[in-house]
Amino acid sequence: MPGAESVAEAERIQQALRQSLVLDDCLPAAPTLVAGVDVSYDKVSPRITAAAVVVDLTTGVEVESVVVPGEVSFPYLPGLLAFREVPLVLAALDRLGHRPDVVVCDGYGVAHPRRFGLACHLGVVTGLPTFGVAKTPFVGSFDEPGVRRGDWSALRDDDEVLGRVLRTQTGVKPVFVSVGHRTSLDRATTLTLDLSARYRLPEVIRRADFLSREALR
DNA sequence: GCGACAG
DNA sequence: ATCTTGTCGC
Repeated sequence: MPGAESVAEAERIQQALRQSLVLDDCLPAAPTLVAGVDVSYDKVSPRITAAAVVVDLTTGVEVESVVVPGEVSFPYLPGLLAFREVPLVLAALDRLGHRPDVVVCDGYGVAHPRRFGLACHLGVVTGLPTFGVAKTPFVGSFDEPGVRRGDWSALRDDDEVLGRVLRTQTGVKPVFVSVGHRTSLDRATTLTLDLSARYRLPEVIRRADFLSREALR
């Protein structure tokens, strides 16, 4: 699948892919393999790296990880992040020996200007259930959630619920959870908490971040 | 029209 | 994303 060559083309592709988005929950009752993906960028060159980490939720043990090198092929434009990161993330997922039950993305799903963020894009393109966990606000408004781990408030745009502002650690800044593809907001919330027993961000995202970053040098 | 704007 | 030390608190 070739990448978009212009903003107009990217937006056209985005709208087309959005037609295939599935919002029903298709996760197994007890998902076993959870993958986390992330991309790192070099400061002074077009070099980038994508990492994918798979963890067995029943044991909490990492079962596999891969890092793939590449180059930037699309500029960073809010609302079009997927066109910059998905190509290399796909390459990483392809090199995985396991087929994860769900993929956690570093960014947003439907909490997006056109309701089709990175997590939705990756989900539709791979067919895998996905959801996003972002570190900073993007679209929508929200009330500050309670200070305890597990407390959350709705991320919304008028009457539309776009996701949840979730406190994964007591007294720590919350994260923004939104659905990607074939995953419900409740499952995404539960999984995010399960994967964040110790830190603010899901373990798989942290590991993917570390691996992609170190591979850059 | 003018800013804001995931990573 | 990336640039970056010390510092406050458990």
